[in-house]
Amino acid sequence: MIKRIYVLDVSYDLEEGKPYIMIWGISEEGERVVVIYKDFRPYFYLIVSEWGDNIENEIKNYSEPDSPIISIERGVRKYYGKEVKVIKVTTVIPESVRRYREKLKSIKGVEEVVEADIYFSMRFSIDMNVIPCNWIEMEVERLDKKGYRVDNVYVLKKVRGIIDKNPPKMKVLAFDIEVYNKYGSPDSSRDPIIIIGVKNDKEEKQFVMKGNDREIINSFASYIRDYDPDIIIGYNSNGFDWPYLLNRTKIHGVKLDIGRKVNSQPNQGVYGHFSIQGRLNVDLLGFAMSISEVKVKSLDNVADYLGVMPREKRANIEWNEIAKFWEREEKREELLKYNMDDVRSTYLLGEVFLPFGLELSKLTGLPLDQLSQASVGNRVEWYMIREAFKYNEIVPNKLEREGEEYGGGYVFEPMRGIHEGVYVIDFSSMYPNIMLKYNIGPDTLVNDGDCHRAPEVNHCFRMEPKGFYARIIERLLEERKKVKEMLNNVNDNATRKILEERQKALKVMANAMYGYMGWVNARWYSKEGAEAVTAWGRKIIREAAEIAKAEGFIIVYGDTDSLFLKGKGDINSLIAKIEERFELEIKVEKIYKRVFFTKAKKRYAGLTIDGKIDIVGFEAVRGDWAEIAKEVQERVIERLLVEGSVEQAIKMCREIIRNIRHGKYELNKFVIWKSLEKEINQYETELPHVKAAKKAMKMGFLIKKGSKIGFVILRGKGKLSDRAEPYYNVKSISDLDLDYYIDKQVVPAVMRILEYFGVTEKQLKEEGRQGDLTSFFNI
DNA sequence: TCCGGCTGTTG
DNA sequence: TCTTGCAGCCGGA
Repeated sequence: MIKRIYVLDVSYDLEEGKPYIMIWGISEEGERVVVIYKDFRPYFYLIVSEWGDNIENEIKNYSEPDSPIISIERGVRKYYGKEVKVIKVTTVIPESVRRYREKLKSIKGVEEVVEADIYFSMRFSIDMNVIPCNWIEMEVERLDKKGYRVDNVYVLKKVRGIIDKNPPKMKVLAFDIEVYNKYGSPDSSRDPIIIIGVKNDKEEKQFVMKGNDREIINSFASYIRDYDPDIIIGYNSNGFDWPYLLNRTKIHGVKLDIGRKVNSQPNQGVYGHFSIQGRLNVDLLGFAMSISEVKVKSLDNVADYLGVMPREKRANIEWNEIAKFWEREEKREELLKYNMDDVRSTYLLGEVFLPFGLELSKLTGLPLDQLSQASVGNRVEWYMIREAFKYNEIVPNKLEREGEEYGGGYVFEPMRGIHEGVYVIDFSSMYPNIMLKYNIGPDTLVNDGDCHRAPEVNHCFRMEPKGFYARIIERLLEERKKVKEMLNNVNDNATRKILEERQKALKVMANAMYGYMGWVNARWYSKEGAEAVTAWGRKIIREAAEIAKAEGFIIVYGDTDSLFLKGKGDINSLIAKIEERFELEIKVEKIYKRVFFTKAKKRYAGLTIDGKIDIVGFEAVRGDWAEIAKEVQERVIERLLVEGSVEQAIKMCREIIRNIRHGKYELNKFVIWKSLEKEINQYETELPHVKAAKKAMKMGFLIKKGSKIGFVILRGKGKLSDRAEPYYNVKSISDLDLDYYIDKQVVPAVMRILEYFGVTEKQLKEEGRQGDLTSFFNI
């Protein structure tokens, strides 16, 4: 029979020493199904200088009885665009491929072993065009359901192709666990799980520990089996909840049997994600990581930022107080609400992130559970691997390379002071368009001849035919254009939302191509390519600036692909000239009513004609300054841009400094957040956040590379770093070094702006009278 | 006082 | 574990 299946995930298992593929999905009729395919086998290629019986015989000699080599075929494929002779070697057990790679590489005449590191289920998905988050029409036959928790089990006879259709309604389950942590960081071999909260489209529910946690873990597992979610979402669940749950089940000698395959446990995969057979286990933290506006990516911060759970509406408990709330009868209610608020936040964040995730999964071909955890580089790479298959291009191996530095974008010297009426114009997707226009890539790099020659660095790229990157980028840009056209003609809201997320995914992918090319670990790495892209970028932006000057504009500032212009010229005619000159699209990004620059590059603040205030680069938008300093700087900027009043700004600063001295602000306004970019013992100097981290570790907190350290500076003598203390150790602001906060945080942040108006530090700090100020400004 | 380490930011 | 350019703080010499 013919079935249309929306594919959730593709996995495999072994049966009697042979692999079989499981395609997990939802049918058009809404059944949850698994489609089995037993005839796919792992393979890889040898690139050879010449075909020959001797090589083939030698390959046969290496055949292992447990996983024999079952076929050897000659073929021709492309390697960096050039045709090469290959031998395709097929075996039985996916894990044996790695061993064969090592052995066969030594055969004389074999230049390289390639595509031996493509995961088996991905290999199937690519070769058979069974791509996750797509509807696939297939011919199937029904099988016995034994061993699977699904409505139907089928065996795959034939894949007929992809059907363009909106995703089905999926069952989503959000969960969050709380654990006992009286002794600092929780230890899963000691501290039990005290609460497990869940939420789906029907209900909210909590499992609360009585006695030990064995019972609630079992209840949670059975709840999952009963509700039968397609997608399970958590927040940092791959980093915390799943490993914790699994360790607890191990201790109790029970299984976390929650997959759609009977007797399967969550299993840790390549990117550290936990895969659950037949379901997509998605950790939303992976999507939250791309929100650069939120510095500390905690669930409450992200949920507050995205408006799904405002901070003032939720129960707020510091994580080191959980045990206290648990132990006190009268406080436990509050802890339960805290847990449920986390679960609700997770569920609602799912509504924000999942539609985008589904589109990105559909584009890259990575199942959503892997995608949520995979880095940008890996997402790009899987997309490229898929494209390579279509073009018969061999996927290059991953190589250990030394990173080589190269030059980046051009930054103009800013014109100091306040400017009125400034246009910001910028090239749309400059780097991908340069890559496309000049056909840049490792496969198009040539020594000379008829070619595009990059300025400064002089690398040459052949004109024709189009290289791998150019073809990919062209496809991404064209596809996005198509989606945008569709958006103009579609009224249905559900479809519009899907198309909106799709064009976002296409844009994200196109914009990541240049960074990927310059990434040393990329399979399609090209230092020359990346270097040429930025060199062309520099030339283009500088020439565009010259054109602007000739048209009567003054260059106030510019960075990489943007120019800040003021003057009497005609902006539309300028844009037309630049577009004609470079054949690249340029647009007015925004218009500033007022914009302010210091002498520093990459730092400015502006008031747009829509009344919006932009702050770029300054302390106010950095995560490693105390909130109090950021707040004052932001307000000073606002006063200056909106009211144009330096006096008002100074008055406000004085008042705030006075209030700090009088202890009128909450402790959290003084916390400084910095992350540990290295393991703690790798540091050469004892920086404040490193010292604070060490103190926290001594208290039993789990701190490692990547942790965000929140600390305050205490009053007292000695080095700053000796007085840096984890914020949760400090109870009162009377313990803080308020002079540090005034002299080293608030005043410098404010002076960064005000010194350009002749204000001195002394004037800010002295409790002066209004009269002094006025006279000062009259000078 | 200067330099290098360090972090977070920029397009 | 997608890129480079840049500002500015801190510790240590």
